[in-house]
Amino acid sequence: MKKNVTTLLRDKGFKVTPQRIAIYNALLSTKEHPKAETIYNKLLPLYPTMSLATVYKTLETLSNLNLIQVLNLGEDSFRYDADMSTHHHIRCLKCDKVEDLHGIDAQTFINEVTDKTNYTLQRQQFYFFGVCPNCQKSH
Amino acid sequence: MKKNVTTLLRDKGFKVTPQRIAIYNALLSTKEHPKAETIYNKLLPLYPTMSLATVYKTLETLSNLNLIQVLNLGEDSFRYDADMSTHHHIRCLKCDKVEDLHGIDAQTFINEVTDKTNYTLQRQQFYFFGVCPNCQKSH
DNA sequence: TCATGATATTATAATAATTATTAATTAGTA
DNA sequence: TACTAATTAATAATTATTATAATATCATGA
Repeated sequence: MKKNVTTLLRDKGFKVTPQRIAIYNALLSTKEHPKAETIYNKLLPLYPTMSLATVYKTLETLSNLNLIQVLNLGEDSFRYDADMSTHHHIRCLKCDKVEDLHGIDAQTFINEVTDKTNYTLQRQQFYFFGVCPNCQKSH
Repeated sequence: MKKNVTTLLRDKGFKVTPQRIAIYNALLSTKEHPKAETIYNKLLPLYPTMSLATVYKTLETLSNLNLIQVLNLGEDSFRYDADMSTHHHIRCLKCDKVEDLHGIDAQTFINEVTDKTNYTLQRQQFYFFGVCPNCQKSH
């Protein structure tokens, strides 16, 4: 059974605050892999007193709780994703949008790495770069 | 036949300077995937007048020439690698060192992505995270 | 070989993302 | 409802990276 943020925060001894809920929900409700600043701007109308530092701190907390993942696709800032199901990411080199790649199986690949290293593997991150259909047309 | 940096720079209309050669060689001669600052510090004794901005600019130039690749492993700064052969990277979550993963075939995985997206794929980057043998012992 | 001009480097300032600090606020418990 | 520790907000500080402008240097052709 899946626990919600509220329960998870509380179970770990973290306080449940409107800011935390709002930031997590903002991430849950988008597929855009926003940056901290983007989340901040999106929430600002509803939470006019919220500080950007709170966004950063909350994102760190949520990441530590494995509720969200942090992405770095070679940009100047990090992106965040509340989708914790197994999936990978692709960034368009023209418009810089980041999309999910679902339903692609990397298990064989991962197993090969597990077999060939003496590391205890904890996680992995696969990034693809190319030009999206939209940008292909618009050239 | 493989061209060296000097020829490649000259062919593309870039000037061949001691700084560029030094930075490229520094990268060629290490497996440590250093950051810009690390390269700078390493070269400082031999090139005392060199500026950190030159390191950054040179790394950008070399990257544009496809002579080096830029890595982002979720850290606060980028790492650089002059090994352009097909390989992947693994970072130890304890000591933060980054090692190469050679001889692991991702082609099937990549083909799957090519088939399932409408992107024109240009490149990809696979990062693994775990604990290295050394850090496992030392716990 | 040397002068020329374009490019590169240096030094420094500027920018931008992120983190640290601290006082005020608030969630959760007694 | 009152208390206390955790959290937030406001702001300053830090750090990686980029931009600017003056000087220096590479590479071409006379």
